[in-house]
Amino acid sequence: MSKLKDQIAEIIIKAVSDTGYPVKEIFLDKPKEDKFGDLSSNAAMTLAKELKLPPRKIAEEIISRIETGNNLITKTEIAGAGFINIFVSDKCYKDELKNVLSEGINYGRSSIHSGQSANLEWVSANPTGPLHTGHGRQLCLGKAIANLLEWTGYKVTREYYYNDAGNQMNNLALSVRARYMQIFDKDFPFPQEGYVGDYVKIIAENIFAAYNDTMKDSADLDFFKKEGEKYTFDIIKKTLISLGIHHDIFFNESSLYNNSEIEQTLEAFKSKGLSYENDGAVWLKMDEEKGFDKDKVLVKSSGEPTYRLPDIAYHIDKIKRGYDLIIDIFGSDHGDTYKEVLYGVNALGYDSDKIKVIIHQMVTFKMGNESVKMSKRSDNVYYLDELINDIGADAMQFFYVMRGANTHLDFDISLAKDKSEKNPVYYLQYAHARICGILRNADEVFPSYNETNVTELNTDVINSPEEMKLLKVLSDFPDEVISSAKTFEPHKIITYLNSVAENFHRFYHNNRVIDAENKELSLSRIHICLAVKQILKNGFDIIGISAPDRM
RNA sequence: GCGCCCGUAGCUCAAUCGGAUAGAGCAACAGCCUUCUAAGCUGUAGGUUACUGGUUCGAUUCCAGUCGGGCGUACCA
Repeated sequence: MSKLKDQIAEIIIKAVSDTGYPVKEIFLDKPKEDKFGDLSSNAAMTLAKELKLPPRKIAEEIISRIETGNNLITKTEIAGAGFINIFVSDKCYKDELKNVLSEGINYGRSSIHSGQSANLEWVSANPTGPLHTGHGRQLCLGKAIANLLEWTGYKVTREYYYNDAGNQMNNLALSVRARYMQIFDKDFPFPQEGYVGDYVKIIAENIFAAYNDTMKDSADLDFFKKEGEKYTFDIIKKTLISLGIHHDIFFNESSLYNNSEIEQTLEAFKSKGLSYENDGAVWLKMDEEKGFDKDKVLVKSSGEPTYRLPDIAYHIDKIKRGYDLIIDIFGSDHGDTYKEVLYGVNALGYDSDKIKVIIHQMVTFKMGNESVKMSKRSDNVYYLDELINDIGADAMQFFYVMRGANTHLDFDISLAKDKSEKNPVYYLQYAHARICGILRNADEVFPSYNETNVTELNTDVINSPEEMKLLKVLSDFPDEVISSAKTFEPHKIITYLNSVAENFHRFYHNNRVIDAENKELSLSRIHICLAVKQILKNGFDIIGISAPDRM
């Protein structure tokens, strides 16, 4: 429908220029209320300020130069403080219905970024344990955002960054070894900061099964690390697969050491005078004017880099790969640190404008009114696999994505689990299932309905208010995808799909679809159903949930 | 203390670039199944958009301050 919008914007621009007033960009809004028409412009109001003329007078001069009564615009009106309201002819929407049907699975895709490439890096959990519900929001957001990018034409590379060498992995190695040793000696000490999850015991038992006691008292931490990594990564990947998440690249931090990019990055800081040594550590000079209160360590006095240095090198690596857009998704606990990384990237002369960091706020879980507490120390962890098992992948995906990322999310597990009308997932899926039911019925009554040539479909019989309203909502889909993709906010798709479902259910209640006595009307309504089904399906694909045929 | 984010109906949240009477779902109340799925529909009620100022034709949106919450503030990631 954006074509229509562009057309009308042009008509207004022409009308404004005919008045002799200065022409500016014209913004067209969709008014919230139907009585204000289909599109609305505040052009007269913005001009009023500059020209010091009453906005309604300007609006009048503009609309007197807009032709109405044609196939495009039926009526124009001035309302309120000086809004120009435009009423679009039903024919436009009926034509758009045919577009939905003929474009099918591609309806809503746009080419605004075609020829461009994007890299989305997310999940990026180190292989120290299974994914848990704390990772969930990022997982589901990233999945939907990657889809959104593809729908606007980007070629998307999905990337997972991990580090199998650092502190965390040593900790895992020590934990695995301790559990292994405890098989022989119950009192063998477990590391203070060790990973207490049961999976560590399973890893130890697997080692015992394969190697018996041959690794007993072994000082080979690397062995335990590798065993731990292998097992953990396997279950992480299994979880990702069960959610339909696929990564094209698993980027190991250690490769940045092997190809000496970390060394080069460090050298670059030194040679530019951006770093200095103190207390045996290498410090990055931070700019107070950019809001940093103190300098940060790049290399610890132990000689090990902090996470900062490889992260900077990694982002430079991604920039060098030539992506047009680079996206990171982090939880709000990384809200400050990514700024340091971007600062470092910039300081070395790389353009960080292409890097877009999406920060999502934390999630709190509750069961009805009771909050669910989680702590890693006590292994009171709610693993993602458990959550999927409890509520299903669809409900999980939906709940994690249904709210804006930048607001705290209250995840009500008992609501997500609820198989009733209370559960918001079902409102959408039910609409889809309901349509499938109607179509099964149509197969019986009008078995040849799907042989209809869409372009020749008789849309003259479509005229009930529910039908027209539904067609209008359907035609918004392409714009919704674009605006959702622009701000990387998949929850907007859910908000939109809700209005599709709402208007479909209303249509269903007031308009009998299958009427054996009236084939022409039935056919047109069946095709409305097909279009709704298509848009629901396309929307579900973006947010990453399934489209059930029956419920 | 300082930095980032948030504060909207009883609850969970929407609200386009600063636009018109701030919208949904749940919960509450009142209706609708001999007709394609009642996981649905219709109606009622529910608001000083945390508070105080400012900017302007117009502020939930922008600015300043206050209060409240989350996350940071490591030679952890």
